[in-house]
Amino acid sequence: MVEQNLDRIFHALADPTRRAILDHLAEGEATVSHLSKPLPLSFAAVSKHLGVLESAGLVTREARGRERVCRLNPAALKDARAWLEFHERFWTGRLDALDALVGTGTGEPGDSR
Amino acid sequence: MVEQNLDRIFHALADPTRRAILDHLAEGEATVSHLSKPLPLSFAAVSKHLGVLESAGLVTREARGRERVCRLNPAALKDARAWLEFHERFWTGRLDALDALVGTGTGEPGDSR
DNA sequence: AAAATATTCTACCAAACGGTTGAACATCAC
DNA sequence: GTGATGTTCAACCGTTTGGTAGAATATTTT
Repeated sequence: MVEQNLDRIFHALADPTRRAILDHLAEGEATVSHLSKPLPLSFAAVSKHLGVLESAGLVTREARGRERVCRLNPAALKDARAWLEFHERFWTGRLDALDALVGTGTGEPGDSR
Repeated sequence: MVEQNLDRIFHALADPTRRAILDHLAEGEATVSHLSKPLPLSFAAVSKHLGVLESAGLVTREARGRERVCRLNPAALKDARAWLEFHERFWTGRLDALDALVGTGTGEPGDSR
């Protein structure tokens, strides 16, 4: 079921700190301590955020010695992007169709939207 | 500031009930009671969900008599879709670049960041 | 006016979230 | 082994979330 995936991905993306972590990670892999350095948060808090990102599939953590190396997983964005793209297109199409109906039908200028 | 917008939009999309409401709404405008009929929720709960969607800009509510007519606002998806699209592309590009570096450069698989 | 309908508002509750702190664990350096 | 470092875990705290139920408000119907 993709639904739960979407739940987790959208939830993970809904936090600015987590988006900042993702942006940081876009410049290359990084350890947890490296990621937490520029953030006004405790170490543990960043680790928690990474847990959320990881369970959404957006980030992978790999042990390397005593460090954990975090990397992006762009594929995980695909589901979310696909959902948005489809719905944006579908909604717009629907509204256009309604507009067309209204336009050719009543021709009332004070119509909605 | 687009950041808070993204917060609200992604948060609104992170709930399956709200996504179901959006899907329902994609087939045309509907009143709150109409939307809540197929859902296993109280009336007030649906109204709350609509509040979340509305404050994210995804839905507009307009009073018509004693009813409230809800409609989609596809434009609100644009920010979120743009964020996702850009990052997916950027991340993939970055990873490709790293792959290229590793491939043509040292060739050492276990090198540090 | 009175009753029914559509919606919101106001508590209220349990669960989840985002954060902190300190203990625990694993690994590296000496 | 001892100690420092990197990370997670567990417990706690205040706030938000998602839900309920019932009162309040506005509108339509009778």
